[in-house]
Order: sequence, then structure tokens, then C-alpha cells
Amino acid sequence: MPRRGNVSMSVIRRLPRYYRFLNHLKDKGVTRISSTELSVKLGLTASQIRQDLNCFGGFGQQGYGYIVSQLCDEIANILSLSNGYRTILFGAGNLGRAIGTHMSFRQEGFQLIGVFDNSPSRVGKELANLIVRDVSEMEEFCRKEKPVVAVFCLPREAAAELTEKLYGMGIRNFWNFSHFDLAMEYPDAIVENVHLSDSLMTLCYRISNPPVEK
Amino acid sequence: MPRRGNVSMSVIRRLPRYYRFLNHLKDKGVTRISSTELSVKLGLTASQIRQDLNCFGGFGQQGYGYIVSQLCDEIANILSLSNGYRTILFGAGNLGRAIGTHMSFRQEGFQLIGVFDNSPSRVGKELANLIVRDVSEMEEFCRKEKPVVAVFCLPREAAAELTEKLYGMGIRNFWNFSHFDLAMEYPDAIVENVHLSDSLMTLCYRISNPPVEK
DNA sequence: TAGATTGTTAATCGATTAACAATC
DNA sequence: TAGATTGTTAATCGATTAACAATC
Repeated sequence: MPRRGNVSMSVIRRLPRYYRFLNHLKDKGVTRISSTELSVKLGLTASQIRQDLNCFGGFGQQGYGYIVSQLCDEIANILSLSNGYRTILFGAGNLGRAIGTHMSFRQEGFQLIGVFDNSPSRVGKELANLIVRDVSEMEEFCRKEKPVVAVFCLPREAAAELTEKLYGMGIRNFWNFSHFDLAMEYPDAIVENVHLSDSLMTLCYRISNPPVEK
Repeated sequence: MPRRGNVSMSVIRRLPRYYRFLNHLKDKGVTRISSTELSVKLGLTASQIRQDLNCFGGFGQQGYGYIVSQLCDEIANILSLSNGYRTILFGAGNLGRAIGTHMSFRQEGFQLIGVFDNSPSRVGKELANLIVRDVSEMEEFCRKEKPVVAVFCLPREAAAELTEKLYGMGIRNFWNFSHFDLAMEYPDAIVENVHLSDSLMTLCYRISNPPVEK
């Protein structure tokens, strides 16, 4: 298998989409697919799909195409979805609750082991089969449970403060919904940002400036 | 001002980040900034920032830099954040609730005017100062209230079904959290996807394949 | 074997960066 | 005027697409 270290982000970000779509095909009972068919259904070029997959290995068969279930497994493997990284979630408000309950962390390579909040009205309540803890318990919890990923569903300031502590405790991986710019402050951290308002503003721009028609 | 029709998506997707950061600076009382300072704080090149902004006009002053509050206003204007597009939300589950209450739609160019769900346990409850309606009321509501944007916080199948109806009623703009591939089925629709599980899987990959250190 | 489709190299296209003249 | 920083053109870099030989 080719060296993984230098696969571009553009490629990596397409993998989950391939994975989702192939799973969908598998569920529908499709067993075999060519890069051309895939390209039509995903709105990409067949060339790009083959290039992308060949960053990781040759998963197809010449003259035949790809076996759907096999390719699914390969991509799950590339994405490392079976690690079950131990994960803690901060913020049990509406967003935290949605992320905690709505996501199938397990299926996506993670295992949610703790939820924290600083509001007494939320502490003690249930969320995703866990009891919401007070943030003050965080340090002890981490020493004992050794989480490796933190999810931030709280405001910018709280995220900034928390990151310092978590970083100090050795946590380097973050799924960040806050407006705090983690990646700039901690260059060796792995940060995946989800900026919902950015997405909404982009939509606003696109609605206001629709593509010029011919 | 240069033609807007052909500004690349890469540029557009950076605008909300500029906007957020400039607002942050404004709040901190910073009045003036150069592209070089900005580039350091955002982790981009000064050249790129200037190129990006100059797709829309010359907002700086040679020898001086940019006036923070003015640039903020300009970007808000480029993004068209004052339109207040009439928006309806589908799905009052955890995710819909988070999106409806957590987002300041108003501030990001939208106005939430209706929330729909098909579960009797949710219909009639309050969400973001609105009463959750049954999906069966959707058609009448749309005829009367003329929304232009739909937000999908529901499962793939429900989204697929709903899109057909909404499209039939003339709605062409979608903020899509579902796994339904709207953009492929309706090529003339403007679709902004937020795939939370894709983001999580990307994080999983990145944790498992950290950048090679020197 | 003939037909199909991959894996891979080469060509193209677009986005980012560098450089510098314009100008505040 | 001298210094600074923009706006903009030109050079570079990387990502996408096209082409085709390998092979099932």
C-alpha cells in the first residue's frame, strides 16, 4: 500500500462520501460497480475516483470494476473506523445533546465515554446513556478514563479555557463546534472544525449570487 | 466592483471565517489591520487574503491597511447577510432543536418562520419561539408564507420525499443535514450540505494517520 | 480471444504564492 | 518625501482530468 502520509486533504474529505454511498448501495443489494457508474451517481469524474482510491491501493479488478461490499470494508479500514477512540463531550445544551444522541459515534470510529457541562440544571441528567458530569470532575475523570478526543459544543470562551486544561492533560484531538480557533493556538493538535454559521453564511451568499445561466 | 458570478467556491468559503474573525477583532476594540497581520492570525498568506478581498473590490488603503469595522460591513454586504431569507425547518428532534435554537438565523441572513415535524410527540411544542407544526400543514403554510429556504434535520427517506414536494412548490434553496443527496437529484437547487458524520470520519482518519514529523 | 475497466502516467486546469508597481 | 501596504500581474504549485497500456 502506498505511503499514507502525503495523501491530500481533498482526497481524504471525499472518502467518507464514498463510504456513505457505497454502504447505501450495499443496503440496496448492489454487489458490483464501476468507477464510471460511481462517477455519474456522485457527480465526479471516474478518473478522480480511481485516482483517489489508488492513493491507498488497487481495490478494483480490470475489466470488472469494484465489489461494493469489499470496497466498503477497504474504506472503513482506511478511515480506521474500528478504533473506537475514547471521547468526551463538553456542553450538554441543545447542540451537545444533538451531537451526543444523534451521532452513532461507535459506527464512526469513536466511543463516547463522558459528557460534561457547567450548568447545575444540566449536570446529573442523562445524555446518550451517560450521566452529565460537572466540568470540575473533568481532570479526575481524564486521569482515570484516558480519553483521547474532546468534542466542544460550548461557547468560544469556555472552549478556550478548556483547551488549555485538556492540552495539559495530553489530549490532542478535537472535534470543534465552537468559534474558538483551536488549530491556530495549538499547532500540533488535530482539529476538525464544524462551523455551522459559516455554512449558513455561505448558503446566504450562494442564494444571493446564483450561478450565471447560459 | 468585479463580476461576482465567477468567484470560486474556495474564496467564498473563506469569507465567513474572515467575517467572524474581523467581528472578533472589532469587539476587542481593534480598529485597523493589515493583510500581513491577518494572515498570521488566520494561518493564511497575506497574498491570499488580498486576492480574496479583491474579487469583490478594493477595500483597503495603500500604506495603511484595512479599517476593521468597514471591512466587516463590506463582507456582511458581500455575503448579503441582511436579506433575512424566509426559512422553514424540518425535524424537531435533537438536531433540529439545536439548529433552530442555537443558530442566530437573523444574524446570518435568514429568518426562521416555521418548524415542522411528523411526530405527534413534537407537534405543538415550542421551538425557537415557534410552535412545531405537523408536516401535513406544510403545503398550506408555504402557499401563505412563501418561504424560500428549507432546512433538513431529518432522516434520508423523509428528506427525499419532502424535497419533491418543496421543489414542486418552488423552493430551490436547502440547508441539508440529512444523508439524502439533494444536489444530485435537483441540479438547479442551491444546496449547502452539512455532513456531521463525514467530519467525524475525517477526524478518525486524521487521528489514525497523523502528519509525518521531521 | 474480444470487451471492459482498472491502475497509472502525462496534460491541463485552477488556485495559491510571489513579486512589484501604484499610491496613500 | 520616505515608509508602508495595497491591488494586481506573473510564476508556481497542486489538484483534476484525459489518455492509454495493462490485465481481468
